[in-house]
Amino acid sequence: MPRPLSPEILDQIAGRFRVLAEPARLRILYSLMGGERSVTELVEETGLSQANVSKHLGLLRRARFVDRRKEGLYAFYHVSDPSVETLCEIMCGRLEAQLAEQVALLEAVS
Amino acid sequence: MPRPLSPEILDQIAGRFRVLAEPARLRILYSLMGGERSVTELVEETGLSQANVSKHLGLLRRARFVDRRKEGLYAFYHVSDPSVETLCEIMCGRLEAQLAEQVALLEAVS
DNA sequence: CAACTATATAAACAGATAGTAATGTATCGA
DNA sequence: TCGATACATTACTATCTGTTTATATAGTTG
Repeated sequence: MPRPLSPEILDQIAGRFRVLAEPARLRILYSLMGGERSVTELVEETGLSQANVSKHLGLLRRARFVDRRKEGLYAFYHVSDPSVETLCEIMCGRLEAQLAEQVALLEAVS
Repeated sequence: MPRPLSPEILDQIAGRFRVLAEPARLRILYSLMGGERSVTELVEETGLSQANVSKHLGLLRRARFVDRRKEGLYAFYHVSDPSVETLCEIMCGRLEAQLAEQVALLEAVS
């Protein structure tokens, strides 16, 4: 039973989905799920360029998916939205279910 | 505790998020949450053009979020992925939480 | 202060995609 | 068979955005 959703709300929801709709940002989030990371550490773990990582982090932070703690020269980021992991798990679960479906179909043929 | 996610899996998850990252498609999905709809009905309810709706429905169907039942001249679509509603609710819930946070901050100032 | 490091930002380019207009395809009724 | 209807598809354009390169900012160390 969905509650009434105005076009403005749908725009905002779509915007939040869009932030997660990028492999690079999911890679960053996935690293951050292992705990707090500096930008340099994220660059190493993801293989992305420093400018690129900073830009993605800015987006993720503006969307409130992550937050930042500055310490001297470093900036440490961490996931601030507990729903991120749930969202990814749901998506991943559906992928698995669909894959299993495909396999079942193929086996039914043979 | 996230399970290990390969870059390929992350690409696929991102792709699925991208399908939901569009206000027009969320509008369509939201209509379909009210039950099965023909393309024409969706055009009326969403205010989008027929070509546009058909295109979005094609995408949603390829991503297995919706499925189609053809009956004579008509094509009836319905949500085939129960997780869609959950995903949207989580996103919507976060929006509300953040809005409440903003309000609390503003009140703390005054 | 000067050199160095970590991060952020700006400009520019390339690739992706939403929307439209036009056309195609299939089904129904006269 | 002809016209009309419902839907799908194609070609095209405009817009958006991810990436890179270069530069700016700010903290640290000598």
